[in-house]
Amino acid sequence: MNDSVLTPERILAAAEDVLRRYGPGKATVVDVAQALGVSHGSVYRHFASKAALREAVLRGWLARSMAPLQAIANSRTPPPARLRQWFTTLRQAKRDNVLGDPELFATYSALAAEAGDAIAEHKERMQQQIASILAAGMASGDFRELDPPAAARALFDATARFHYPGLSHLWNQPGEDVAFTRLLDLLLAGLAPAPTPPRRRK
Amino acid sequence: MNDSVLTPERILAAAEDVLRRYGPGKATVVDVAQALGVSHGSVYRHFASKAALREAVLRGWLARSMAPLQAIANSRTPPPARLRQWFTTLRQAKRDNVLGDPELFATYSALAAEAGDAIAEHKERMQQQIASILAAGMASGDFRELDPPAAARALFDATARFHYPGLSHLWNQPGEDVAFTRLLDLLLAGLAPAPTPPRRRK
DNA sequence: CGAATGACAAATATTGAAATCTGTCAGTCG
DNA sequence: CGACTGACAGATTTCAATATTTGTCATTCG
Repeated sequence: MNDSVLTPERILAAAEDVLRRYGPGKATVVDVAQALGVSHGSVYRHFASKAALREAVLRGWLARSMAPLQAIANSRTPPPARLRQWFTTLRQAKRDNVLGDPELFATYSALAAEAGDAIAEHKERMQQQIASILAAGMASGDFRELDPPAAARALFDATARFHYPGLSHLWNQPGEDVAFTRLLDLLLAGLAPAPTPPRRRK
Repeated sequence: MNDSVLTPERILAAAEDVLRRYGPGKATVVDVAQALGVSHGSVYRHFASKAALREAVLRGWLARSMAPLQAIANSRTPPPARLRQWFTTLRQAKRDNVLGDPELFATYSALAAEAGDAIAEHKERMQQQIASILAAGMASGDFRELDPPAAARALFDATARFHYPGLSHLWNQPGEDVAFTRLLDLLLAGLAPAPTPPRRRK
C-alpha cells in the first residue's frame, strides 16, 4: 500500500476512499493514514487539519462534477436551448447522484455543509457559466438587454428548488419533471426580447 | 390553572406555550398536562398522539401566518403589483420570524419537518392564492394566457430560495434584497403579454 | 537533514445503565 | 355514566464514565 513517497495526491485519494467506505461521520484521519500505511502524524505534514483535508476532497469532487456543464456553456447551441440544456443537465446530474448513490451524496452534502468557501466559489463559477450563455444570447438577439451576472444569479436562485442539495427530499415527488420544465419556460419567457408590451413604439 | 373543562382548544394553547418555553426537543406531553393541572392520560383523550398534538399546533400557526397574504390576494391592487406585494410580504414575514425569534422559528421548522400533510396542504393553499392573482391578471390583460395553477406552482418554486425555511441560513447575506427584487422582475417579465416578438401579427 | 514516527493533552464521540417519556387501560370519582 | 386518573410496559432520552480522535512536537530513522 505504501509504494512511492507520500504526496498530497495520494492522501487525497485515500481520504476519498475512506470517506466513501466509512461515511463522513466515521472517517478519521487515523483511518486515512492506516490506508496509506503511515502514521497519522504524517498526513498533518501535508494538510493543516482534518477540515482542510475534507475541503480538498470536496473541491476535487466539485471540479469533476463541473466539467460537463462547462462543455455545454462553451457549445454553439443557440443560447436559449443551450441555457435550457445547461439547467436540465445540472438538475439531472444532482438527481442521478441522489438516486444512484444516496450515501455518497449524503457524504458530499455533509462536507459541503462544513466548507464555506469552496461552495461559495463553486456557485460563483456556475453563475459565470450561466452569464456567458446570457451574454451570447444578447449578442445573437435571442435575449433582451440584461446585466448578465445579475440575471445569472436570478436564474440560479430561481432554480434552487431543483438543484440545491438540501432540498433533495423534494426531487422524487410526482410531477417534478413538468414543474421543472414549466419553470424553465417561464424563465426563458422572461429573458426573451420584449417589444414594448402595452403600447407599441417605433 | 384548571378553570373550566378540558377542551382541545385549552390543550392546544398550553401545548403552544410549552413548546415556546422548552423548545421542540424538550416539550413533553407530561409538561403540557402539568401546565393544565391534569394527568397526561387526559390529553390523550383529545389528541390521538403526541404527533397529532404537535401537528395541530402547527396548523394553527400556519393558519394565522396566512391571513395577511390572503388579504393581499383579495385586494384590488393591479395584479402585477399585487403579485409582487404578495411575494414580498411572504418573504418579509419569514424573514422577520427568523431574525425576530430564531428559537421559535426553529421550533416551528422542527414541527414542519415532522408533519407531512399539514405542510402540503398549506403550500396548496398558498399556490391557490397566487393562482387567483394570476387569473385576475389574465382577465385584466396584464398577464399573458397561462394555466394559473401551473404558473402559480412555477412562481412558488422559483422563489423557494427566499421563503423555504430550510434555506433560511442564506437570508442574511448581503445583496439578498436586490437578488430577490431582480428575481421578481424576471418572473414578472415572463408573465407579461408577449406581442409575438420577431414578426408582428394582427 | 528532512521525512516520518508515536507519545501525549485536549476535544469529541461512544456506550450502556438509569431515568424519563409515550401510549394504554382497568379502575376511581363526581 | 363518562371524564379523569395513575400504574404500567415498551420506547426513547439522558448522563457520566470510558474510549477514540485531533493536532502537536520532541525524537527517531534512513
